[in-house]
Amino acid sequence: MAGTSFAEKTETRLDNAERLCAAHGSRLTDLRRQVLGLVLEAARPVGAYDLLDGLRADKKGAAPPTVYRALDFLLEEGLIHKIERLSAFVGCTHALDGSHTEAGHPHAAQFLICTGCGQVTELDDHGILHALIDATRHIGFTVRHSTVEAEGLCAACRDVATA
Amino acid sequence: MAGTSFAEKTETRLDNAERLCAAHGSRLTDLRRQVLGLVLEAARPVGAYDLLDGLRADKKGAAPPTVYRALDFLLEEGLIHKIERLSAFVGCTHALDGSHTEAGHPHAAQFLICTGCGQVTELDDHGILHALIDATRHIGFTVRHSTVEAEGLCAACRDVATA
DNA sequence: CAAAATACGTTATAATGTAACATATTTGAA
DNA sequence: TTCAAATATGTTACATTATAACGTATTTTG
Repeated sequence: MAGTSFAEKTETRLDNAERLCAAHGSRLTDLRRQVLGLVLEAARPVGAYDLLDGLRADKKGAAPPTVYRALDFLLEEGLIHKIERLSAFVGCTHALDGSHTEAGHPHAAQFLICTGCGQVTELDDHGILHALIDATRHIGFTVRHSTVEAEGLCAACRDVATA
Repeated sequence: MAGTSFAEKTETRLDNAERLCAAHGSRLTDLRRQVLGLVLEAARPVGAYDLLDGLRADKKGAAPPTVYRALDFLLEEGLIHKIERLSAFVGCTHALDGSHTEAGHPHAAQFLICTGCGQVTELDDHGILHALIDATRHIGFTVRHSTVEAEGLCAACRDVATA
């Protein structure tokens, strides 16, 4: 058990993640737990190579595939999301913080990227998903997965800009 | 005037693009026209390096910045879109085919990516955009630009899969 | 325990994108 | 028209993101 130790809040979420994995019959190994921890501790979306640097505090020679494999696993389990516009990763608040005992399987997910402070907020708005499904249904397209990312200003940064 | 020559339909769209640029006070140079032509002739989203290969038919030593600069221009003018999930580019049907005499400025744009055939369909559905704006308004987030990409199966590919 | 499956280590390289500076072309004002 | 400024392109080098391929270790299961 190597393991950077994380803040208590993070450990709680990691324990949640571990339960979700167990429920799926998959394993949140030490390595995966550590990568997830690094994602969760970041205030903002983190790139794979930043995570790699973080890992190397523990495991000196770590190489890209180590991180990417862990990320692939976490994505599959729905424990993190990838922000495509940033090539970066965030924890899934829905799966990790919610009182959702059910699996972290694909859910409506939208991301609000503040260009002021860099913070990303996750929404789980069904209205958006339904609007998308409605719009696609009549042309016969079946949505399997959707990416919705909005760039703009969060309330705090907008106020600063207007001041 | 070097110039791969393109199909007639493409030339028509390129002429449309040229008019739109003129209306903006910007210039669709030969190079930019050629890159846009290559995007339009592709049946599917094209990567920057595929475009580079296309360019090299004409201009042997062409280098990445040449393509990326042209792409940046075309994106700014709203003549093409980037599909983030694919790191690839498509022509903007709204700007190039529509009878829209107005500028190719940011508009509602959603992309349906068929994982069967690779084709991408552009929607311009206001319902989706409004759902997004509604969902963000009450938390004080101001949307400046949005990326909506759905993966799934188009009607044709779904029928094949079900057969 | 042994075989199979799963996870991880390691090396090398592919694919995507940009910084920085030089040259050429176009525009616009004197 | 001519030259200065702005814009566009050429060129070299490199940064960033991601994966292929193969070997080893660990875990699971019969």
